[in-house]
Amino acid sequence: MKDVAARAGVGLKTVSRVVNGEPGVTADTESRVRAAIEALGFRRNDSARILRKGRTASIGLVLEDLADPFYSPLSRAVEEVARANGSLLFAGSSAEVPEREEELALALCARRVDGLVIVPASDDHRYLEPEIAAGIATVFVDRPASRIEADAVLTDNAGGARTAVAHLIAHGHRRIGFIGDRPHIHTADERVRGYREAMAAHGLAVREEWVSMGGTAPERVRAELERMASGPEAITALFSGNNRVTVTAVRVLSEHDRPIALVGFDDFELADLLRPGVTVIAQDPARLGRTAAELLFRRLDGDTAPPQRVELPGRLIPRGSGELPALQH
Amino acid sequence: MKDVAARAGVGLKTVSRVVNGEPGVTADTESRVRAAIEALGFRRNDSARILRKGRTASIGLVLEDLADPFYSPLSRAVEEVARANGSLLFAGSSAEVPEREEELALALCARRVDGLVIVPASDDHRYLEPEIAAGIATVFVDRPASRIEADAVLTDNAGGARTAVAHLIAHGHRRIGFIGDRPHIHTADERVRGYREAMAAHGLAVREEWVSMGGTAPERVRAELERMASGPEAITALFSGNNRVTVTAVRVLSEHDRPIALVGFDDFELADLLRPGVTVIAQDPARLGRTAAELLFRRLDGDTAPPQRVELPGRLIPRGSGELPALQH
DNA sequence: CTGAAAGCGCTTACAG
DNA sequence: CTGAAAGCGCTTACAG
Repeated sequence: MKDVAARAGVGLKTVSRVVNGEPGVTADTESRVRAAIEALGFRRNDSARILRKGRTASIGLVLEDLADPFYSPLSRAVEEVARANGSLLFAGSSAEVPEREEELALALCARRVDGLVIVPASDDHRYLEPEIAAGIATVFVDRPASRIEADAVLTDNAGGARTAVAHLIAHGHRRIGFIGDRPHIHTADERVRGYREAMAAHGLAVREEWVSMGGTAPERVRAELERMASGPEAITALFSGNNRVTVTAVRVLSEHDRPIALVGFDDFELADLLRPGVTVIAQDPARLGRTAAELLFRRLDGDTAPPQRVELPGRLIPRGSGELPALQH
Repeated sequence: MKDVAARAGVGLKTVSRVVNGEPGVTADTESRVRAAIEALGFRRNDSARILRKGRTASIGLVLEDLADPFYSPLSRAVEEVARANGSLLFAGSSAEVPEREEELALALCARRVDGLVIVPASDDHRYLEPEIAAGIATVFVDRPASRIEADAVLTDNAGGARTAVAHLIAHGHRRIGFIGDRPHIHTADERVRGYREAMAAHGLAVREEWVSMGGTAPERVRAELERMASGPEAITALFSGNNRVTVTAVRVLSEHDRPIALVGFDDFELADLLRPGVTVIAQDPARLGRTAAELLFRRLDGDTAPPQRVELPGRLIPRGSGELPALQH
C-alpha cells in the first residue's frame, strides 16, 4: 500500500479510501491510485485490516463429520447464512473426539473468529468460558453445551422417539428393540429416553437385551440386531437411533427371512425407493443449521438476551417399513 | 501481551517465548509469566502473528456444494490433510455460479490463505494469475482449470463413460440414452464424449434425441427420461451422467413398466439395496480430495515442478441394473 | 537468559 | 479533498 501511495504520489490514507470505496476522493486522484494498484498488482492484506478493525468477518463451524449426510446440509446452511452476513466459514470435524473439538474450537478462537457454531463432542465446555467472556459468540446445534449456559438449537429428540415407538406399538408391536449411538451423546440419550417413555406409557416392559447403545460401526449394529432378532423373545420391530444405524439395519433386515418392522431416526436419500420404503422420524438438518447461524448473527448484532434453547420438531414419514404388522412368530 | 509483560515484570519478548514454547527462559520466569497469563485471561491473537510471519496456516476449499454427497467426503479428506499439516480450512460453495467461485476464491486470497483447492465453476481462471504469482498455491480437483496452467486431480471421466457404455452394449443394448449435467462442465463434457466414443467404437449410431445435457434438476431429468423411454425408438438403456441424475432416474424407472437398464456415473449409498441394485462407475471422492490436498502441501513445501495432472480411474461396480438384457419391445 | 526497537500492512482520529 | 502520525498485537533481528 505504501508502494501504491508512493507511485500515485498520494498519502496512505487516500489509497485506503480508494480501496475501501470511501468518499472524499476526486475522480482524478482515484484514477491515479487505481492505475498504481493495477501496475503493482496490489492486493489488500485482510490480516492487517482485521488487526485494526474489531471483527474478522469469519465464523467457525465444528461438527462431528463434514462428510456425514446429516451434517453436510447443516454445514451448507451455516455457510449460506455466513455468506449472507458477509462472513467466511472455517469448518472442521471433531470425529466425535472431545479433545479434537476443544483443539479446533480454541484454534478458531485464536484466529479471532467472530463466532462459533458447535455440534459438541465434549461433555465439558468450560474451556470456552474465557473465549465467550472475551466476546466470541457461540451457538450449539444438534446437541446442547455441557456445564455452561449457552444458546442451543436442537431437535425434539425424545418427542420424536416417542412418536416412532408409539407408531410401532399402534401397529401391534410389543417386543421393540432400540439400537443407538454411544451413551453420553445427548441425542442418543434423549432418543432412548423417548423409547423407554413410550414403552412405559403403553404398559410395555423393556427387556435390556432389546436396548443397545454404542456407536454406529456396521459390524456392531449388525451383531446386535441379529442377536435381538433371534431366539424365542425375538423383537418384531426395531427403532434405530440415527441414520448410520438405520442404513445398516436396512441392510441386515433385507437379508432376514422374517419381516421386522423398522422406524429410523433421521431421513435419508432414497428411503422411499427401498422395498419396503423406510419409515422415519425426519429432522431438518438444513433448518437446524440455518436457525443456529441466524441466532449467532443476532448475537453478533448485539442481542444480549439470556441464552436460549430452540427446539425443532421431528416429523414422522410413514413409508412401509414402520407399518409392517407384528406377526406372531 | 503488553499487560502480561508488565504484570510479570518481564519484556514482551519473554512473554512471546513462553507463549510459543521457545527455549531460553528460566523456570522461575516462565512460571511468573504463566501466572500473569492466567490472571489476565490472555489469549494470543493469531491475526497479529500472521501479519508478521509469512504463512497463515490456513487453506481454502471452493466447491460446488458442501452438502452434495459426492463433494462432502472430498471436503472431509481435504480437511484431514489440512489438519495433518497444521492448517485450518475455509470452505465455501460456489453453487456452480462462476461469479461466486471468483468472489470466494478472491476473498480467501485476501485473507492470505496459503493455498486453495478449487472445484471450478468458472471457465476462465485468469483472475487467479496475480494471486498465484503472489505465491498462493492452487490445486484444482474434479475439474481442471481453464485458461491457466495449474495442478489438477481428476477422475478419468471419458474412460469411465466408455466402460459404462461398453458394458451396456455387451448386454445387448443398442439404443442407449445419456442424461448429463450442463455442457461446459468439464466432467459432463468428458462423460458425453466417452459415451459417443464407445457407441462409435461399436458401430452404433447416436440419435440426438438420446442425448440430453442440461443440469440435474429432478423435473428436467424426469421429463427427458420419459421422453427417451417412449415411442418406437425408445431407449432400452440409460447411462446417467452423475449421482444427482442417477437418483432421479432410479425414481422414474421404478415407476416405469418396461425395464430399462441403467448405469450411473458416481456411486451412492444404498445403491446395492435397491431392486435391482444400481450398477455404477464409482469414483473415489475422498481419494480425489486427499490427493489434491497432498499435492497442495507439497507445493507449499517448495515443490516447484511444472503443473501436473493426476488422473484417477473409475471403477465399474455391477449390481443388477446395468446387466438387465435388452428386450425387444 | 533477557529485553528494547523496529516493523508486518493496514485503519483510526485528527488536522489542514 | 487530502495526509502525517499513532497504533492494532504480535515477531524479527539484534544487543547485552
